[in-house]
Amino acid sequence: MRIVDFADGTSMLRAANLRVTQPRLAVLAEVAENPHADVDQLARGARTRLGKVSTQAVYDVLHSLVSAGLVRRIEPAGSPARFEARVGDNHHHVVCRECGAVADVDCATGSAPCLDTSNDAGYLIDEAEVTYWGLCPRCRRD
Amino acid sequence: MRIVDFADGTSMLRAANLRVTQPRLAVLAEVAENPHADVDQLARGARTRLGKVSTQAVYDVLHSLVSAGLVRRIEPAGSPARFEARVGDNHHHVVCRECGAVADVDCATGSAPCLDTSNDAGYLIDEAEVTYWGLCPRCRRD
DNA sequence: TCGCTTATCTTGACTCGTTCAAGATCTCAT
DNA sequence: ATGAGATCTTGAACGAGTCAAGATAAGCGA
Repeated sequence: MRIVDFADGTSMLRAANLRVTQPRLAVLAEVAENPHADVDQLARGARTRLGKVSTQAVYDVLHSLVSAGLVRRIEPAGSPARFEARVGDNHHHVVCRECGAVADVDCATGSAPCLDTSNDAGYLIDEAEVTYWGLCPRCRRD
Repeated sequence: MRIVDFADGTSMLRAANLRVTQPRLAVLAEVAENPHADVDQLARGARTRLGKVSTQAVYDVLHSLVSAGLVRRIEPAGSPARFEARVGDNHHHVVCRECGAVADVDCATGSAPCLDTSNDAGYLIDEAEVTYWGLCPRCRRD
């Protein structure tokens, strides 16, 4: 499990061969502080840090971070894309059917869950993504 | 495993307490014949059957069919919604990273795969959805 | 079989999340 | 310090899906 070191977004970017810019530092910090936030929330957060950033820049930054492997993108059905800084491990997500809240779930069966399919339809599989659906503690009550 | 009986979409609809209409019969048949098709393909298919159906009707029909449990909706990240008539069993999907092709995968671990999470974050989980990512036989070659 | 009620379908506008494109600006290697 | 090129800004555009109002037709009861 790898946790982002806020204090040093700069070195993370450098290590990934990405130019160090204000938008990138801000978005990186926001993603780390707000797991599973969507673009809108991240953009707002980045704006409170910097005063002003274009929405497009936030999209661009997120693309860079994702393809550099610093950030992971998830997209549960019916929800806009969400981002998290927890990368490199094989954890999954629970999504609330009511409110859309997302939480992390460690995989019970190890690091490559359900990856041995008897019938893989001839596909060369490299990832198994598990999404659990249900009710979050809050919506469960109502 | 339950397979749609085309010849008798009518009785399926009746059994589900849905009015039997031309658009519904057409879409139902299309979904059964084209597993994992998206709205666009289904609408086109329905049109070759009926001559003319509004896109909105296709959306409405699919909503009805899905909430009646006659059709299942899946939505892999980055793809429009897709529909299939295979319902009632717990099978999963492989999605090709290149071309987006989708295939069925029977779950290796039985009917409720990976459903025992050690840490469920307090959620009341009722479904575990597994999506495998990789390359389809075709894209694998290129 | 005929109406009547109401679910369903048509049409057309509109939203949301995201991408595209062109030019301005900033990073950082030299 | 400077130039090349990556990154950001602005503004238009797109695809998937929804909303809303009125027209149509399914299927109930008579």
